[in-house]
Amino acid sequence: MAALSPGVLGALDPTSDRAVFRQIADQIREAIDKGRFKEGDKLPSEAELVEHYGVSRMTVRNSLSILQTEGLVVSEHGRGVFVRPRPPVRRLASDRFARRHREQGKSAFIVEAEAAGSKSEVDSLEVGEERPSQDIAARLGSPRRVLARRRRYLLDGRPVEFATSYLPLDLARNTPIAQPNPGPGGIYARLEEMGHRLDHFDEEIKARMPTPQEVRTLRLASGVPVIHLIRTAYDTEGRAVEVCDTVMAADAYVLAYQLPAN
Amino acid sequence: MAALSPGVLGALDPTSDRAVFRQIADQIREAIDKGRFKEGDKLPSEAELVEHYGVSRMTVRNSLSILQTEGLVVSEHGRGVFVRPRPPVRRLASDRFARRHREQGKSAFIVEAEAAGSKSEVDSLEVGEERPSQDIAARLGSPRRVLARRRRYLLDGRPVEFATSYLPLDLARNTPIAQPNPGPGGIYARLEEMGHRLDHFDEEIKARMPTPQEVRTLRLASGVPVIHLIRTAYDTEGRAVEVCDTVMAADAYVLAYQLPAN
DNA sequence: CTTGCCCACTCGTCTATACGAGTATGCCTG
DNA sequence: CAGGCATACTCGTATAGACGAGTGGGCAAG
Repeated sequence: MAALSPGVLGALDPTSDRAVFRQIADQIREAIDKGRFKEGDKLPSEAELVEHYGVSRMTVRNSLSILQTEGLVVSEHGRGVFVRPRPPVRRLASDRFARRHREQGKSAFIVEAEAAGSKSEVDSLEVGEERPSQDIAARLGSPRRVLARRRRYLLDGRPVEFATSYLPLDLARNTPIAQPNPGPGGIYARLEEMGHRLDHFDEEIKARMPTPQEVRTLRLASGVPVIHLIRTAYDTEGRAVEVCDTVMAADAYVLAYQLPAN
Repeated sequence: MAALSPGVLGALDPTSDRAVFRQIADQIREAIDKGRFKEGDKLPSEAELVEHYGVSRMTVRNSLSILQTEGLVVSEHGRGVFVRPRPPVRRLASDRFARRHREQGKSAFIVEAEAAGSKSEVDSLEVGEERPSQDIAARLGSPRRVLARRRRYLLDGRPVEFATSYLPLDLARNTPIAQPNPGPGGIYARLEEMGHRLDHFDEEIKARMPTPQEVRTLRLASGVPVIHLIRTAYDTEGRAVEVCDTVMAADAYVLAYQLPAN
Protein backbone atom coordinates (compact mmCIF):
# COMPACT_ATOMS: atom_id res chain seq x y z
CA MET A 1 0.00 0.00 0.00
CA ALA A 2 3.02 2.29 -0.24
CA ALA A 3 3.07 5.02 -2.88
CA LEU A 4 2.02 3.21 -6.01
CA SER A 5 3.14 6.17 -8.08
CA PRO A 6 6.48 7.03 -6.51
CA GLY A 7 7.52 10.62 -6.89
CA VAL A 8 4.68 11.56 -9.18
CA LEU A 9 2.79 13.45 -6.50
CA GLY A 10 4.50 15.76 -4.04
CA ALA A 11 3.67 16.96 -0.57
CA LEU A 12 1.27 19.60 0.71
CA ASP A 13 2.44 23.05 1.72
CA PRO A 14 0.92 23.61 5.16
CA THR A 15 1.96 27.27 5.12
CA SER A 16 0.07 27.95 1.93
CA ASP A 17 -3.29 29.63 2.23
CA ARG A 18 -4.46 27.60 -0.73
CA ALA A 19 -7.01 25.06 0.39
CA VAL A 20 -5.69 21.54 0.80
CA PHE A 21 -8.11 20.05 -1.70
CA ARG A 22 -7.04 22.63 -4.25
CA GLN A 23 -3.37 21.85 -3.67
CA ILE A 24 -4.08 18.18 -4.25
CA ALA A 25 -6.07 18.95 -7.41
CA ASP A 26 -3.22 21.21 -8.58
CA GLN A 27 -0.66 18.45 -8.15
CA ILE A 28 -2.71 15.86 -9.99
CA ARG A 29 -3.54 18.33 -12.75
CA GLU A 30 0.12 19.16 -13.16
CA ALA A 31 1.03 15.49 -13.28
CA ILE A 32 -1.49 15.00 -16.06
CA ASP A 33 -0.35 18.09 -17.96
CA LYS A 34 3.25 16.99 -17.79
CA GLY A 35 2.36 13.53 -18.99
CA ARG A 36 3.26 11.72 -15.80
CA PHE A 37 -0.25 10.37 -16.00
CA LYS A 38 -1.22 9.64 -19.56
CA GLU A 39 -4.55 9.36 -21.33
CA GLY A 40 -6.47 6.42 -19.99
CA ASP A 41 -4.11 5.92 -17.05
CA LYS A 42 -5.63 5.04 -13.72
CA LEU A 43 -4.97 7.59 -11.01
CA PRO A 44 -4.05 6.41 -7.52
CA SER A 45 -7.20 5.27 -5.74
CA GLU A 46 -8.92 7.51 -3.24
CA ALA A 47 -7.55 5.35 -0.44
CA GLU A 48 -4.01 5.73 -1.73
CA LEU A 49 -4.38 9.49 -2.00
CA VAL A 50 -5.78 9.61 1.53
CA GLU A 51 -2.71 7.68 2.64
CA HIS A 52 -0.26 9.76 0.61
CA TYR A 53 -1.51 13.17 1.71
CA GLY A 54 -2.72 12.26 5.19
CA VAL A 55 -6.13 13.84 4.66
CA SER A 56 -9.66 12.55 4.91
CA ARG A 57 -11.40 10.84 2.09
CA MET A 58 -13.92 13.63 1.53
CA THR A 59 -11.05 16.02 0.94
CA VAL A 60 -9.59 13.74 -1.69
CA ARG A 61 -12.97 13.30 -3.32
CA ASN A 62 -13.36 17.06 -3.36
CA SER A 63 -10.06 17.34 -5.24
CA LEU A 64 -11.06 14.70 -7.74
CA SER A 65 -14.43 16.32 -8.32
CA ILE A 66 -12.65 19.52 -9.33
CA LEU A 67 -10.66 17.65 -11.94
CA GLN A 68 -13.81 15.94 -13.08
CA THR A 69 -15.66 19.19 -13.68
CA GLU A 70 -12.62 20.46 -15.55
CA GLY A 71 -13.02 17.49 -17.85
CA LEU A 72 -9.59 16.12 -17.02
CA VAL A 73 -10.59 12.82 -15.43
CA VAL A 74 -13.52 10.44 -15.35
CA SER A 75 -14.37 8.12 -12.51
CA GLU A 76 -15.76 4.65 -13.01
CA HIS A 77 -17.65 3.04 -10.21
CA GLY A 78 -15.81 0.02 -8.87
CA ARG A 79 -12.82 0.51 -11.17
CA GLY A 80 -11.06 3.75 -10.42
CA VAL A 81 -10.47 7.28 -11.65
CA PHE A 82 -8.89 7.64 -15.07
CA VAL A 83 -7.32 10.38 -17.13
CA ARG A 84 -9.97 11.19 -19.69
CA PRO A 85 -9.02 10.01 -23.16
CA ARG A 86 -9.40 12.59 -25.91
CA PRO A 87 -11.81 11.12 -28.38
CA PRO A 88 -11.32 11.53 -32.10
CA VAL A 89 -12.87 14.78 -33.23
CA ARG A 90 -15.12 15.31 -36.16
CA ARG A 91 -14.39 18.33 -38.24
CA LEU A 92 -17.43 20.07 -39.62
CA ALA A 93 -16.43 22.11 -42.65
CA SER A 94 -18.49 25.10 -43.64
CA ASP A 95 -19.02 23.73 -47.15
CA ARG A 96 -20.62 20.56 -45.86
CA PHE A 97 -23.97 21.59 -47.28
CA ALA A 98 -22.64 22.59 -50.68
CA ARG A 99 -24.86 21.52 -53.55
CA ARG A 100 -22.17 19.37 -55.07
CA HIS A 101 -22.14 17.18 -51.96
CA ARG A 102 -25.89 16.87 -52.01
CA GLU A 103 -25.84 15.75 -55.59
CA GLN A 104 -23.83 12.70 -54.67
CA GLY A 105 -26.81 11.38 -52.80
CA LYS A 106 -25.42 10.52 -49.39
CA SER A 107 -26.07 12.47 -46.24
CA ALA A 108 -23.40 14.90 -45.15
CA PHE A 109 -22.88 13.11 -41.87
CA ILE A 110 -22.28 9.68 -43.35
CA VAL A 111 -20.01 10.92 -46.13
CA GLU A 112 -17.78 12.71 -43.70
CA ALA A 113 -17.69 9.87 -41.22
CA GLU A 114 -16.67 7.38 -43.85
CA ALA A 115 -13.98 9.71 -45.10
CA ALA A 116 -12.56 9.71 -41.58
CA GLY A 117 -12.72 5.93 -41.39
CA SER A 118 -15.42 5.84 -38.74
CA LYS A 119 -18.60 3.85 -38.62
CA SER A 120 -21.63 6.04 -38.34
CA GLU A 121 -25.23 5.38 -37.46
CA VAL A 122 -28.39 7.41 -37.17
CA ASP A 123 -31.02 6.43 -34.65
CA SER A 124 -34.08 7.57 -32.75
CA LEU A 125 -35.53 9.04 -35.88
CA GLU A 126 -38.86 10.65 -35.14
CA VAL A 127 -40.91 12.58 -37.61
CA GLY A 128 -44.10 14.37 -36.70
CA GLU A 129 -46.11 17.55 -36.65
CA GLU A 130 -46.05 19.88 -33.67
CA ARG A 131 -46.45 23.41 -32.43
CA PRO A 132 -43.15 25.25 -32.75
CA SER A 133 -41.46 26.95 -29.80
CA GLN A 134 -41.42 30.71 -29.85
CA ASP A 135 -37.82 30.84 -30.99
CA ILE A 136 -38.24 28.35 -33.81
CA ALA A 137 -41.46 29.99 -34.96
CA ALA A 138 -39.77 33.38 -35.14
CA ARG A 139 -37.00 32.01 -37.29
CA LEU A 140 -39.44 30.31 -39.68
CA GLY A 141 -41.78 33.25 -40.15
CA SER A 142 -44.28 32.26 -37.45
CA PRO A 143 -45.99 29.17 -38.84
CA ARG A 144 -48.64 27.74 -36.53
CA ARG A 145 -47.47 24.20 -36.93
CA VAL A 146 -44.26 22.63 -38.18
CA LEU A 147 -42.89 19.30 -39.24
CA ALA A 148 -40.18 18.16 -36.82
CA ARG A 149 -37.54 15.59 -37.73
CA ARG A 150 -35.47 14.36 -34.79
CA ARG A 151 -32.45 12.12 -35.02
CA ARG A 152 -29.34 11.18 -33.13
CA TYR A 153 -25.99 10.53 -34.76
CA LEU A 154 -23.48 8.00 -33.48
CA LEU A 155 -19.86 7.60 -34.44
CA ASP A 156 -18.30 4.22 -33.79
CA GLY A 157 -21.15 3.53 -31.41
CA ARG A 158 -20.78 6.73 -29.45
CA PRO A 159 -23.59 9.30 -29.63
CA VAL A 160 -22.12 12.63 -30.65
CA GLU A 161 -24.95 14.77 -31.90
CA PHE A 162 -28.67 15.24 -31.54
CA ALA A 163 -30.50 17.28 -34.13
CA THR A 164 -34.02 18.42 -34.87
CA SER A 165 -35.10 19.93 -38.18
CA TYR A 166 -38.20 22.11 -38.31
CA LEU A 167 -40.02 22.93 -41.52
CA PRO A 168 -43.22 24.90 -42.11
CA LEU A 169 -46.07 22.44 -42.52
CA ASP A 170 -47.41 24.01 -45.72
CA LEU A 171 -44.09 23.23 -47.28
CA ALA A 172 -43.39 19.74 -45.99
CA ARG A 173 -46.76 18.05 -45.55
CA ASN A 174 -47.43 15.13 -47.86
CA THR A 175 -43.94 15.25 -49.34
CA PRO A 176 -40.99 12.87 -49.04
CA ILE A 177 -39.72 15.24 -46.34
CA ALA A 178 -42.43 13.94 -44.05
CA GLN A 179 -41.17 10.39 -44.52
CA PRO A 180 -38.65 8.87 -42.11
CA ASN A 181 -36.24 8.46 -44.98
CA PRO A 182 -36.51 11.43 -47.31
CA GLY A 183 -34.36 9.86 -50.00
CA PRO A 184 -30.93 10.52 -51.51
CA GLY A 185 -29.37 13.87 -50.70
CA GLY A 186 -31.64 14.40 -47.71
CA ILE A 187 -34.30 17.01 -47.20
CA TYR A 188 -32.27 19.77 -48.84
CA ALA A 189 -32.27 17.84 -52.12
CA ARG A 190 -36.03 17.39 -51.82
CA LEU A 191 -36.58 21.07 -51.09
CA GLU A 192 -34.70 22.02 -54.21
CA GLU A 193 -36.65 19.52 -56.30
CA MET A 194 -39.81 21.11 -55.01
CA GLY A 195 -38.71 24.46 -56.36
CA HIS A 196 -37.14 25.94 -53.26
CA ARG A 197 -33.66 26.54 -54.53
CA LEU A 198 -31.44 27.13 -51.54
CA ASP A 199 -29.60 30.43 -51.35
CA HIS A 200 -27.69 30.47 -48.07
CA PHE A 201 -27.60 29.22 -44.49
CA ASP A 202 -27.34 31.20 -41.28
CA GLU A 203 -25.64 29.40 -38.43
CA GLU A 204 -25.63 30.50 -34.80
CA ILE A 205 -23.26 28.86 -32.36
CA LYS A 206 -23.30 28.84 -28.59
CA ALA A 207 -21.56 26.68 -26.02
CA ARG A 208 -22.89 25.77 -22.59
CA MET A 209 -23.06 22.95 -20.09
CA PRO A 210 -25.51 20.21 -21.00
CA THR A 211 -28.88 19.69 -19.38
CA PRO A 212 -29.33 16.35 -17.55
CA GLN A 213 -31.42 15.21 -20.50
CA GLU A 214 -28.59 15.98 -22.91
CA VAL A 215 -26.15 14.16 -20.63
CA ARG A 216 -28.26 11.05 -21.02
CA THR A 217 -28.93 11.36 -24.74
CA LEU A 218 -25.31 11.98 -25.63
CA ARG A 219 -23.87 9.88 -22.79
CA LEU A 220 -21.67 12.82 -21.83
CA ALA A 221 -18.92 12.56 -19.26
CA SER A 222 -18.98 15.30 -16.67
CA GLY A 223 -16.87 18.26 -17.61
CA VAL A 224 -17.88 18.09 -21.26
CA PRO A 225 -19.82 21.08 -22.60
CA VAL A 226 -22.12 21.02 -25.60
CA ILE A 227 -22.06 23.09 -28.74
CA HIS A 228 -25.49 24.34 -29.64
CA LEU A 229 -25.85 25.16 -33.32
CA ILE A 230 -28.98 26.60 -34.90
CA ARG A 231 -28.99 26.67 -38.68
CA THR A 232 -31.60 28.42 -40.79
CA ALA A 233 -31.85 27.61 -44.49
CA TYR A 234 -33.13 30.30 -46.87
CA ASP A 235 -34.33 29.87 -50.42
CA THR A 236 -33.56 32.30 -53.21
CA GLU A 237 -36.74 34.20 -52.46
CA GLY A 238 -35.50 34.93 -48.99
CA ARG A 239 -37.91 32.59 -47.25
CA ALA A 240 -36.69 30.54 -44.28
CA VAL A 241 -37.50 26.99 -45.33
CA GLU A 242 -35.87 25.04 -42.51
CA VAL A 243 -34.41 25.49 -39.05
CA CYS A 244 -32.10 22.80 -37.72
CA ASP A 245 -31.37 22.77 -34.00
CA THR A 246 -28.29 20.70 -33.20
CA VAL A 247 -26.65 19.81 -29.88
CA MET A 248 -23.17 18.33 -30.17
CA ALA A 249 -20.80 16.79 -27.64
CA ALA A 250 -18.13 19.48 -27.59
CA ASP A 251 -15.28 17.03 -27.15
CA ALA A 252 -16.17 15.34 -30.42
CA TYR A 253 -16.25 18.35 -32.72
CA VAL A 254 -14.32 21.14 -34.23
CA LEU A 255 -16.28 23.46 -36.48
CA ALA A 256 -14.52 25.03 -39.43
CA TYR A 257 -15.66 28.06 -41.40
CA GLN A 258 -14.19 29.93 -44.28
CA LEU A 259 -14.98 33.63 -44.55
CA PRO A 260 -14.25 35.93 -47.45
CA ALA A 261 -12.24 39.02 -46.53
CA ASN A 262 -14.09 41.52 -48.67
CA MET B 1 -37.12 29.27 10.26
CA ALA B 2 -40.11 27.60 8.60
CA ALA B 3 -40.13 27.15 4.85
CA LEU B 4 -39.05 30.53 3.56
CA SER B 5 -40.16 29.53 0.09
CA PRO B 6 -43.49 27.89 0.78
CA GLY B 7 -44.51 25.31 -1.74
CA VAL B 8 -41.64 25.98 -4.10
CA LEU B 9 -39.77 22.84 -3.16
CA GLY B 10 -41.47 19.51 -2.64
CA ALA B 11 -40.61 16.43 -0.64
CA LEU B 12 -38.20 13.56 -1.25
CA ASP B 13 -39.37 10.24 -2.57
CA PRO B 14 -37.85 7.67 -0.20
CA THR B 15 -38.89 4.82 -2.49
CA SER B 16 -36.98 6.24 -5.44
CA ASP B 17 -33.63 4.72 -6.21
CA ARG B 18 -32.45 8.15 -7.32
CA ALA B 19 -29.89 9.48 -4.87
CA VAL B 20 -31.20 12.00 -2.38
CA PHE B 21 -28.80 14.71 -3.44
CA ARG B 22 -29.90 14.25 -7.04
CA GLN B 23 -33.55 14.48 -6.11
CA ILE B 24 -32.86 17.75 -4.30
CA ALA B 25 -30.91 19.08 -7.26
CA ASP B 26 -33.75 18.02 -9.57
CA GLN B 27 -36.31 19.92 -7.54
CA ILE B 28 -34.27 23.10 -7.39
CA ARG B 29 -33.47 22.85 -11.10
CA GLU B 30 -37.12 22.44 -11.92
CA ALA B 31 -38.03 25.40 -9.74
CA ILE B 32 -35.52 27.51 -11.66
CA ASP B 33 -36.67 26.23 -15.04
CA LYS B 34 -40.28 27.00 -14.23
CA GLY B 35 -39.39 30.47 -13.06
CA ARG B 36 -40.28 29.91 -9.42
CA PHE B 37 -36.75 31.13 -8.75
CA LYS B 38 -35.79 33.90 -11.13
CA GLU B 39 -32.47 35.20 -12.37
CA GLY B 40 -30.53 36.71 -9.52
CA ASP B 41 -32.87 35.29 -6.88
CA LYS B 42 -31.34 33.94 -3.73
CA LEU B 43 -32.00 30.26 -3.15
CA PRO B 44 -32.92 29.04 0.33
CA SER B 45 -29.76 28.86 2.44
CA GLU B 46 -28.03 25.56 3.02
CA ALA B 47 -29.38 25.54 6.57
CA GLU B 48 -32.92 26.03 5.31
CA LEU B 49 -32.56 23.23 2.79
CA VAL B 50 -31.16 20.97 5.51
CA GLU B 51 -34.23 21.78 7.57
CA HIS B 52 -36.68 21.40 4.70
CA TYR B 53 -35.42 18.04 3.48
CA GLY B 54 -34.20 16.62 6.76
CA VAL B 55 -30.79 15.71 5.40
CA SER B 56 -27.26 16.58 6.39
CA ARG B 57 -25.52 19.67 5.16
CA MET B 58 -23.01 17.80 3.00
CA THR B 59 -25.89 16.27 1.08
CA VAL B 60 -27.36 19.69 0.41
CA ARG B 61 -23.98 21.05 -0.60
CA ASN B 62 -23.58 18.12 -2.96
CA SER B 63 -26.88 19.03 -4.60
CA LEU B 64 -25.89 22.65 -4.95
CA SER B 65 -22.53 21.74 -6.42
CA ILE B 66 -24.31 19.83 -9.19
CA LEU B 67 -26.32 22.90 -10.08
CA GLN B 68 -23.17 24.95 -9.96
CA THR B 69 -21.34 22.76 -12.43
CA GLU B 70 -24.40 22.90 -14.66
CA GLY B 71 -24.01 26.65 -14.67
CA LEU B 72 -27.43 27.21 -13.16
CA VAL B 73 -26.41 28.85 -9.88
CA VAL B 74 -23.47 30.68 -8.38
CA SER B 75 -22.59 30.77 -4.72
CA GLU B 76 -21.19 33.81 -2.99
CA HIS B 77 -19.28 33.35 0.20
CA GLY B 78 -21.12 34.93 3.10
CA ARG B 79 -24.11 35.95 1.00
CA GLY B 80 -25.89 32.92 -0.37
CA VAL B 81 -26.48 30.90 -3.50
CA PHE B 82 -28.09 32.71 -6.41
CA VAL B 83 -29.68 31.81 -9.70
CA ARG B 84 -27.06 32.75 -12.24
CA PRO B 85 -28.03 35.79 -14.23
CA ARG B 86 -27.71 35.44 -17.98
CA PRO B 87 -25.30 38.13 -19.05
CA PRO B 88 -25.88 40.14 -22.19
CA VAL B 89 -24.57 38.23 -25.15
CA ARG B 90 -22.27 39.56 -27.80
CA ARG B 91 -23.06 38.42 -31.27
CA LEU B 92 -20.08 37.89 -33.52
CA ALA B 93 -21.16 38.13 -37.13
CA SER B 94 -19.16 36.38 -39.79
CA ASP B 95 -18.73 39.62 -41.73
CA ARG B 96 -17.08 41.34 -38.81
CA PHE B 97 -13.77 41.42 -40.68
CA ALA B 98 -15.20 42.69 -43.93
CA ARG B 99 -13.07 45.32 -45.60
CA ARG B 100 -15.79 47.93 -45.42
CA HIS B 101 -15.72 47.76 -41.63
CA ARG B 102 -11.97 48.08 -41.56
CA GLU B 103 -12.11 51.14 -43.70
CA GLN B 104 -14.07 52.98 -41.05
CA GLY B 105 -11.03 52.91 -38.83
CA LYS B 106 -12.29 51.50 -35.58
CA SER B 107 -11.55 48.02 -34.31
CA ALA B 108 -14.21 45.42 -34.87
CA PHE B 109 -14.64 44.84 -31.16
CA ILE B 110 -15.25 48.46 -30.23
CA VAL B 111 -17.59 49.16 -33.11
CA GLU B 112 -19.78 46.22 -32.24
CA ALA B 113 -19.77 46.96 -28.54
CA GLU B 114 -20.84 50.54 -29.07
CA ALA B 115 -23.58 49.47 -31.42
CA ALA B 116 -24.91 47.29 -28.62
CA GLY B 117 -24.72 50.15 -26.14
CA SER B 118 -21.95 48.63 -24.07
CA LYS B 119 -18.75 50.15 -22.81
CA SER B 120 -15.73 48.27 -24.03
CA GLU B 121 -12.11 48.26 -22.98
CA VAL B 122 -8.97 46.52 -24.08
CA ASP B 123 -6.28 45.78 -21.54
CA SER B 124 -3.17 43.75 -20.83
CA LEU B 125 -1.84 44.51 -24.25
CA GLU B 126 1.51 42.84 -24.72
CA VAL B 127 3.48 42.82 -27.90
CA GLY B 128 6.67 40.86 -28.34
CA GLU B 129 8.65 38.37 -30.32
CA GLU B 130 8.65 34.71 -29.38
CA ARG B 131 9.06 31.14 -30.57
CA PRO B 132 5.75 29.83 -31.84
CA SER B 133 4.13 26.69 -30.50
CA GLN B 134 4.08 23.73 -32.83
CA ASP B 135 0.45 24.28 -33.74
CA ILE B 136 0.81 27.99 -34.46
CA ALA B 137 3.98 27.42 -36.45
CA ALA B 138 2.27 24.82 -38.62
CA ARG B 139 -0.55 27.19 -39.44
CA LEU B 140 1.82 30.02 -40.35
CA GLY B 141 4.14 28.02 -42.57
CA SER B 142 6.73 27.17 -39.90
CA PRO B 143 8.41 30.48 -39.15
CA ARG B 144 11.14 30.24 -36.49
CA ARG B 145 9.95 33.27 -34.64
CA VAL B 146 6.72 35.24 -34.59
CA LEU B 147 5.35 38.52 -33.36
CA ALA B 148 2.73 37.91 -30.68
CA ARG B 149 0.09 40.47 -29.77
CA ARG B 150 -1.89 39.62 -26.62
CA ARG B 151 -4.90 41.50 -25.36
CA ARG B 152 -7.95 41.07 -23.22
CA TYR B 153 -11.35 42.53 -24.02
CA LEU B 154 -13.79 43.76 -21.41
CA LEU B 155 -17.44 44.62 -21.84
CA ASP B 156 -18.94 46.91 -19.23
CA GLY B 157 -16.03 46.01 -16.99
CA ARG B 158 -16.38 42.27 -17.39
CA PRO B 159 -13.60 40.36 -19.16
CA VAL B 160 -15.14 38.35 -21.97
CA GLU B 161 -12.34 37.42 -24.33
CA PHE B 162 -8.60 36.87 -24.41
CA ALA B 163 -6.87 36.86 -27.76
CA THR B 164 -3.37 36.44 -29.14
CA SER B 165 -2.39 37.29 -32.70
CA TYR B 166 0.68 35.67 -34.20
CA LEU B 167 2.41 37.02 -37.31
CA PRO B 168 5.57 35.83 -39.07
CA LEU B 169 8.42 38.07 -37.95
CA ASP B 170 9.65 38.79 -41.47
CA LEU B 171 6.30 40.32 -42.15
CA ALA B 172 5.67 42.29 -38.99
CA ARG B 173 9.05 43.40 -37.68
CA ASN B 174 9.67 47.13 -37.76
CA THR B 175 6.17 47.90 -38.91
CA PRO B 176 3.24 49.57 -37.14
CA ILE B 177 2.03 46.05 -36.43
CA ALA B 178 4.81 45.70 -33.88
CA GLN B 179 3.55 48.78 -32.05
CA PRO B 180 1.12 48.46 -29.14
CA ASN B 181 -1.36 50.55 -31.10
CA PRO B 182 -1.18 49.61 -34.77
CA GLY B 183 -3.41 52.49 -35.87
CA PRO B 184 -6.88 52.83 -37.41
CA GLY B 185 -8.44 49.67 -38.78
CA GLY B 186 -6.08 47.46 -36.79
CA ILE B 187 -3.42 45.10 -38.05
CA TYR B 188 -5.52 43.89 -40.97
CA ALA B 189 -5.60 47.41 -42.38
CA ARG B 190 -1.81 47.65 -41.96
CA LEU B 191 -1.28 44.29 -43.65
CA GLU B 192 -3.25 45.42 -46.66
CA GLU B 193 -1.35 48.70 -46.84
CA MET B 194 1.82 46.68 -46.89
CA GLY B 195 0.67 44.84 -49.96
CA HIS B 196 -0.82 41.75 -48.36
CA ARG B 197 -4.32 42.02 -49.68
CA LEU B 198 -6.47 39.70 -47.58
CA ASP B 199 -8.33 36.97 -49.38
CA HIS B 200 -10.13 34.92 -46.77
CA PHE B 201 -10.11 33.71 -43.18
CA ASP B 202 -10.30 30.18 -41.84
CA GLU B 203 -11.92 29.84 -38.45
CA GLU B 204 -11.85 26.76 -36.24
CA ILE B 205 -14.16 26.54 -33.26
CA LYS B 206 -14.01 24.26 -30.27
CA ALA B 207 -15.67 24.37 -26.87
CA ARG B 208 -14.27 23.00 -23.63
CA MET B 209 -14.03 23.70 -19.92
CA PRO B 210 -11.57 26.44 -19.03
CA THR B 211 -8.17 25.90 -17.46
CA PRO B 212 -7.66 27.42 -14.00
CA GLN B 213 -5.62 30.14 -15.68
CA GLU B 214 -8.50 30.99 -18.00
CA VAL B 215 -10.89 31.01 -15.05
CA ARG B 216 -8.76 33.73 -13.49
CA THR B 217 -8.16 35.76 -16.64
CA LEU B 218 -11.82 35.79 -17.66
CA ARG B 219 -13.19 35.70 -14.09
CA LEU B 220 -15.38 32.79 -15.10
CA ALA B 221 -18.09 31.42 -12.86
CA SER B 222 -18.00 27.67 -12.47
CA GLY B 223 -20.14 25.88 -15.00
CA VAL B 224 -19.19 28.26 -17.79
CA PRO B 225 -17.28 26.72 -20.71
CA VAL B 226 -15.06 28.62 -23.10
CA ILE B 227 -15.21 28.89 -26.85
CA HIS B 228 -11.80 28.47 -28.40
CA LEU B 229 -11.55 30.09 -31.82
CA ILE B 230 -8.48 29.94 -34.03
CA ARG B 231 -8.57 32.19 -37.06
CA THR B 232 -6.02 32.12 -39.86
CA ALA B 233 -5.87 35.02 -42.30
CA TYR B 234 -4.68 34.36 -45.86
CA ASP B 235 -3.59 36.90 -48.44
CA THR B 236 -4.43 36.67 -52.13
CA GLU B 237 -1.24 34.75 -52.77
CA GLY B 238 -2.39 32.02 -50.44
CA ARG B 239 0.06 32.83 -47.68
CA ALA B 240 -1.05 32.63 -44.06
CA VAL B 241 -0.24 36.08 -42.72
CA GLU B 242 -1.78 35.90 -39.27
CA VAL B 243 -3.15 33.41 -36.77
CA CYS B 244 -5.40 34.70 -34.02
CA ASP B 245 -6.04 32.44 -31.03
CA THR B 246 -9.07 33.56 -29.06
CA VAL B 247 -10.62 32.22 -25.86
CA MET B 248 -14.09 33.53 -25.10
CA ALA B 249 -16.40 33.21 -22.11
CA ALA B 250 -19.08 31.03 -23.66
CA ASP B 251 -21.90 32.66 -21.75
CA ALA B 252 -21.08 36.01 -23.32
CA TYR B 253 -21.08 35.04 -26.97
CA VAL B 254 -23.05 33.72 -29.84
CA LEU B 255 -21.17 33.28 -33.08
CA ALA B 256 -23.02 33.82 -36.32
CA TYR B 257 -21.96 32.64 -39.76
CA GLN B 258 -23.52 32.93 -43.14
CA LEU B 259 -22.79 30.17 -45.64
CA PRO B 260 -23.61 30.11 -49.32
CA ALA B 261 -25.63 27.10 -50.44
CA ASN B 262 -23.89 26.47 -53.72
C1' DC C 1 -11.65 -27.03 -17.59
C1' DT C 2 -15.65 -24.41 -16.55
C1' DT C 3 -18.83 -22.46 -13.52
C1' DG C 4 -20.03 -20.01 -9.71
C1' DC C 5 -19.13 -17.82 -5.49
C1' DC C 6 -16.55 -15.05 -2.35
C1' DC C 7 -13.72 -11.40 -1.29
C1' DA C 8 -10.96 -7.45 -1.79
C1' DC C 9 -10.83 -3.21 -3.77
C1' DT C 10 -12.96 0.51 -6.04
C1' DC C 11 -16.05 4.63 -6.06
C1' DG C 12 -21.00 6.35 -4.48
C1' DT C 13 -23.95 8.08 -0.92
C1' DC C 14 -24.94 9.91 3.51
C1' DT C 15 -24.47 11.40 8.38
C1' DA C 16 -22.66 14.35 12.13
C1' DT C 17 -19.58 17.69 13.65
C1' DA C 18 -16.29 21.46 13.93
C1' DC C 19 -14.19 25.65 12.91
C1' DG C 20 -12.97 29.43 9.63
C1' DA C 21 -14.04 33.37 6.82
C1' DG C 22 -16.92 36.74 4.29
C1' DT C 23 -21.23 39.75 4.62
C1' DA C 24 -24.76 42.53 6.36
C1' DT C 25 -27.24 44.53 9.93
C1' DG C 26 -28.12 46.93 13.84
C1' DC C 27 -26.77 48.70 17.99
C1' DC C 28 -23.69 51.25 20.78
C1' DT C 29 -20.43 54.64 21.41
C1' DG C 30 -18.32 58.85 20.76
C1' DC D 1 -25.09 61.79 13.14
C1' DA D 2 -20.91 59.04 12.04
C1' DG D 3 -18.02 55.46 12.97
C1' DG D 4 -16.92 51.17 14.71
C1' DC D 5 -17.95 46.93 16.73
C1' DA D 6 -20.66 42.85 17.92
C1' DT D 7 -23.37 39.45 16.09
C1' DA D 8 -25.91 36.44 13.36
C1' DC D 9 -26.13 34.40 9.15
C1' DT D 10 -23.97 32.94 4.99
C1' DC D 11 -20.83 29.59 2.50
C1' DG D 12 -15.89 27.22 2.69
C1' DT D 13 -12.93 23.69 4.43
C1' DA D 14 -11.93 19.55 6.78
C1' DT D 15 -12.49 15.35 9.72
C1' DA D 16 -14.25 10.57 10.88
C1' DG D 17 -17.17 7.09 10.13
C1' DA D 18 -20.68 4.00 8.00
C1' DC D 19 -22.82 1.38 4.55
C1' DG D 20 -23.94 0.42 -0.40
C1' DA D 21 -22.82 -1.03 -4.99
C1' DG D 22 -19.98 -2.16 -9.08
C1' DT D 23 -15.72 -4.77 -10.68
C1' DG D 24 -12.43 -8.20 -11.12
C1' DG D 25 -9.55 -11.85 -9.60
C1' DG D 26 -8.91 -16.07 -7.28
C1' DC D 27 -10.45 -20.14 -5.32
C1' DA D 28 -13.41 -24.04 -4.84
C1' DA D 29 -16.80 -27.06 -6.45
C1' DG D 30 -18.63 -29.48 -10.15
